[in-house]
Amino acid sequence: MDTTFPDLRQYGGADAFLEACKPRAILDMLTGKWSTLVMGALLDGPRRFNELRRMLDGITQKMLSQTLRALERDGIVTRTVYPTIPPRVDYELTPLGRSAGGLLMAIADWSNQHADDVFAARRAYDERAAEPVQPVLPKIPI
Amino acid sequence: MDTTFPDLRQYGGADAFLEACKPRAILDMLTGKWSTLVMGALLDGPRRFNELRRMLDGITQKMLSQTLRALERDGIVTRTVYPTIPPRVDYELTPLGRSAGGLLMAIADWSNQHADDVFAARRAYDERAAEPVQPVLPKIPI
DNA sequence: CAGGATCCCCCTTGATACTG
DNA sequence: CAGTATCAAGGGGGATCCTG
Repeated sequence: MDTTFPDLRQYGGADAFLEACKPRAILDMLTGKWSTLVMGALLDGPRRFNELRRMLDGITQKMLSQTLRALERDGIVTRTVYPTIPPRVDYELTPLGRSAGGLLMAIADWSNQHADDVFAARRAYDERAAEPVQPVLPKIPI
Repeated sequence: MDTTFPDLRQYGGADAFLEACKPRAILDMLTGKWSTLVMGALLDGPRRFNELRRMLDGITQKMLSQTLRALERDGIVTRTVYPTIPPRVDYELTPLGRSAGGLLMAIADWSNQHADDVFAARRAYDERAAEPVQPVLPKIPI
């Protein structure tokens, strides 16, 4: 095995990402279609509900409030209600949320470095799949 | 805004994770229920199909072959067919795949450091939700 | 303004059976 | 051994309507 890359086995290999384990839960937390976008929208500071809705063009109220509730539950954002009329609610990243932003940064970093490779591999694979079927090799008896 | 954490805005904030953008595609690639497990199972070297199936207890043939095909398409694993009888197929991580393993490592790292905070926040939130409803504050006219 | 409640659809996952 | 094909189920996500 080449040693160009760090030995990941210290993290437990496949076991490190079993459904019941923590990295899986974290991955699921970041995985929602909108979670990353909401966190990204909060990087500059607190935002109000409809402010977020405008920033995340295309999100529905349901998904926005659902995503915000999940992030609040996970300690990623705080929800501050001002008992004014009309009501005002601010959402803001917690320190933990900003730390999670660092994780997103790592993903974006990796993506900047390797996404093109992935897409190139994808194109190559799809082209190969479009080619005519290769003739069957003569069977070699054991 | 505190500067304890790196400024993520250089990555484009929410825009950096829009559906059409690359980090989103990479996240989706890692996100599949079995992708991380398969990659983890391949860290030690090449594996055969049924070998992986045994390692990933609970995975169905369908999901395993589906996951492997997706990873092959993305250039994460290679598929090597030996035209013997019975047939033998080896799957192995590519350099790109091992690099992606580094990304998983970053996630596992963050998880080791912060997952407990997330779970604690989650418990606290759920307990608050179980409490009796707070009395409604008297409305303060504008 | 900030959501809650509903209905619905599609896509992923799973179970089962069959094949080269 | 290494898959593919088919069918059934469940949940995430979206559209819409309603409320304090």
